[in-house]
This record gives sequence, structure tokens and C-alpha cells, in this order.
Amino acid sequence: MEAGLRVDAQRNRERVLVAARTVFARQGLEAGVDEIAREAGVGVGTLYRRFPTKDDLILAIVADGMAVLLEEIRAAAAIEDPWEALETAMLALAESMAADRGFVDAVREHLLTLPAFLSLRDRLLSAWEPLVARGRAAGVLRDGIEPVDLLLLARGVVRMPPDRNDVDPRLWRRYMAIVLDGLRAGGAGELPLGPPQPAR
Amino acid sequence: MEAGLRVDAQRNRERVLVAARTVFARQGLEAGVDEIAREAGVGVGTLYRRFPTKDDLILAIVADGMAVLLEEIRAAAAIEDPWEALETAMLALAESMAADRGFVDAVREHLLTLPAFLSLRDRLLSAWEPLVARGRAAGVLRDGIEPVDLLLLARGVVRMPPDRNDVDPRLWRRYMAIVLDGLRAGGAGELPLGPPQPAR
DNA sequence: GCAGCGGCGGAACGAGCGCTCCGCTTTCTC
DNA sequence: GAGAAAGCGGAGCGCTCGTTCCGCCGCTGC
Repeated sequence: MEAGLRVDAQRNRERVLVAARTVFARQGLEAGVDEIAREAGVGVGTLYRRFPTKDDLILAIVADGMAVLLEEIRAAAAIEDPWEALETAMLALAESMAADRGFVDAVREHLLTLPAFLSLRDRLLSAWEPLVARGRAAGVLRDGIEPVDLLLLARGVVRMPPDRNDVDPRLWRRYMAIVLDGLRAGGAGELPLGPPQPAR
Repeated sequence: MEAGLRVDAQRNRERVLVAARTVFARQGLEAGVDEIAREAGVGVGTLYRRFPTKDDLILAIVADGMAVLLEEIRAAAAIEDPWEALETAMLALAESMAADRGFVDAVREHLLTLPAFLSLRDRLLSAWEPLVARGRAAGVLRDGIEPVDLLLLARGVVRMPPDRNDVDPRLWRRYMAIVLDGLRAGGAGELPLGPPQPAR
């Protein structure tokens, strides 16, 4: 809801957002701007008046999805068992990427590199803090794991299955199970290297 | 060494291969054909006479790299301890992808989808068979793991770190340690779903 | 109901890609 | 050494993108 817009402009803005959400989810961020405009039933000019750059549009969409995801992570943090809380949050993060190809792309290409997306990334990492702290305190989470590690692990897991149509879209769960086992504190030795530094 | 070529053509063919290896390793498969030709000191026409398609060039390069990798995996298979053998092979696979961005791209976009690369993929998966069988028999490898799972896991792990210049290029080892622990047989439960079917 | 301005659509532009084409050069054969 | 054949370079084609531009349309406020 942007104030001061004519009613038709307001309506078109909304249509573009809906269309972008659909198309990005289906095809990832490489989807063409023309296709989004077609899906929205508007011209590309209209789209560009509201979102001067494709990245601006992506930011709007990703910010929306992020709000939902943050809520899920906060809900997971309310679970009593520290490990179950972590597991639930990891599955929510992975699920939101698996269900939305645009979100996966955004994590690698935008969240992790573009300054404009910095605050989104920070909010996501902050949401993980209490979960990680609690898991560490309870001795269920492997030593040395930081929120950013979980973000990178989840993204990597979601992208593991080949993206062919004949592959079960839930296959990432197979690999998530392996990673989650590897994340549990146990006989495992110390991890090599530290977590990556945040982008400047 | 292609027979029946004029000596200058032979020399240029070799130069193109060397240049392609360098450029693909540095920039991944999205690197432009023009850049390879420039690096090789030839025109694009020359390149295209020898390799009618960019994919033909990629195939030649990847086949070379694959030969080296297969040798390393076979060497790992000779290690007595079954788990150490698996671990060594996984590290070799990941290392060859980490050192060569073109190789990572090839695994996802070509090895796993294009029919022309089918025999390369089959050879890679076959090389894993004895390692996996031995690990299973010895009870050190988690139940249900297939060679293709290891390929997908290794590729996913290599791509986990953000690809920024200020990130330690060995960071993938951090995540590989987690995955390897998850792959060990242990108290862990059964994996959900089966391995993906091969591309038709 | 009308003036005027915000909004509209989509043709077109420029950059980047894989790839082709063709006039010229180099090598090979005898 | 000369003729033929093979090879060469790189301008340019056709395509796909993100983005811009501009003549027309239709809300809005009076």
C-alpha cells in the first residue's frame, strides 16, 4: 500500500507483486521481467514505474517472504526441547526455499552479496541467535556452529537434488536428515575453519 | 592429439583446450567463448571449427578432469580402512570441484541433465560403487546411501560457502565435516525417501 | 463535463551471448 | 615453387535480457 497513488496505479502495483511472487517462485529469479508484466496483465513500462529496477522488485518480494519465515522461526524458538526447536526452524527455512525457487536464488545472489539486502539478512541471522544459543547451552548443538552456518547449510541442502521434473520435490529432506545428524553434538571432532565473515 | 590435422591447427586446438581449462576453472561455465578465444590467442572461428558447440568444448575439458578424478577415487578405494577410503574419496571429489568452478557447474547443468554427458556420469558413479559397498558391508556407512547421493552431497557442500573473494576458499571443508559425520552409521534413524532416479 | 496530468503499454535500444560466414593466409603435396 | 586445400580471424547475425522513451488514455478535482 503506497500512499498518494491513483487507484488504478495502486491496483496495478498489487497485481505486479502477485505476479512476481508467482513467477519467481516457479522459475527463480532468472525469470524475465516481460513474463511478470504479462502475468500481471500490465506493460513493462508500468512495472518499471513502480519498481525502477528488477532488484527493487525482488527486494519487495523477498522482504514479504522473509516476514513469514521470521515468524516461523520465532514460533520454532518457542518449542521447549532445544534440539527440536533447531530442527523445526531448519526445516522451515529449507521448506520456504524449496517451495520458492526465487527465495533460494535470493539467498545466494542477493542476501549474501548485495548491500541493499543487508538488513534482511541481518534480521534472518538475528532470529537464529536464540535458537543457536539455547542449543549450545543445552549441549545438543555441535560446537562452533553459528547462525550463518545454518543459513548456508540449509541453502546447500535445498539445492542438492537435481532440478528435473521427475525428481521428488521433497528429496531435500533426505539430505537435510544427514546434515541435521551431522549438526548434533556427539563424538564428532572440532570443525575446521571458522564461519565466513559477513559481506561488507 | 587429433590425427590428420595440419600442424598449425593441431597447435591451436591445444591452445584452445589449455585456455578453456584456465577460464572455465576461474569463472565457471558461464564464461564467454570470446574470452577463451582471446586467452588462447586465436579467433572464435578457429575455436568453433574444432569444437562445433560450446558444449563440445565443455565435454572435452570435463572428460579430462574426470579422468584425473576417477584415478583419485580408485586410489582412495585401495585404502584399507573402509571409512577412511570413503572420506578420502569424498574429499577428492569436493576438492576437484572447489578448485574448478567449471567442474561444479558441469555436475549440475551437464552431468546431471544432458544425455551427451551420460557416459561420464556413469563412469563416475561406477567408481563409487566399490567404496559404497565396502562401507555398507563394514557397517561404517549409513544405511540407504547410494553413490548418486554422495555426488549430490559433495556438490551441495562445495557450493555452500558464499562465493566472495574475502571468503576462505577452503571453507567447504567446514561443511564437509558436518556432512561426513551425518553419513557415518550410528544412532541415526532411517533416511526419508530414496535416492533420485538417473536422468533418462 | 472538462482540463490536465499521472499513468499506461509496448516498441525499441544497447549490451551480452553463442554461433556463422567469408576473404585472406598458411601448410601440404608433388 | 606453385596450385590446391585446409585453416584462420573477427565482423556481424540473431536472440535474450534489462531498461528507456514517448504518444495516448483515463482518473481526478473542480
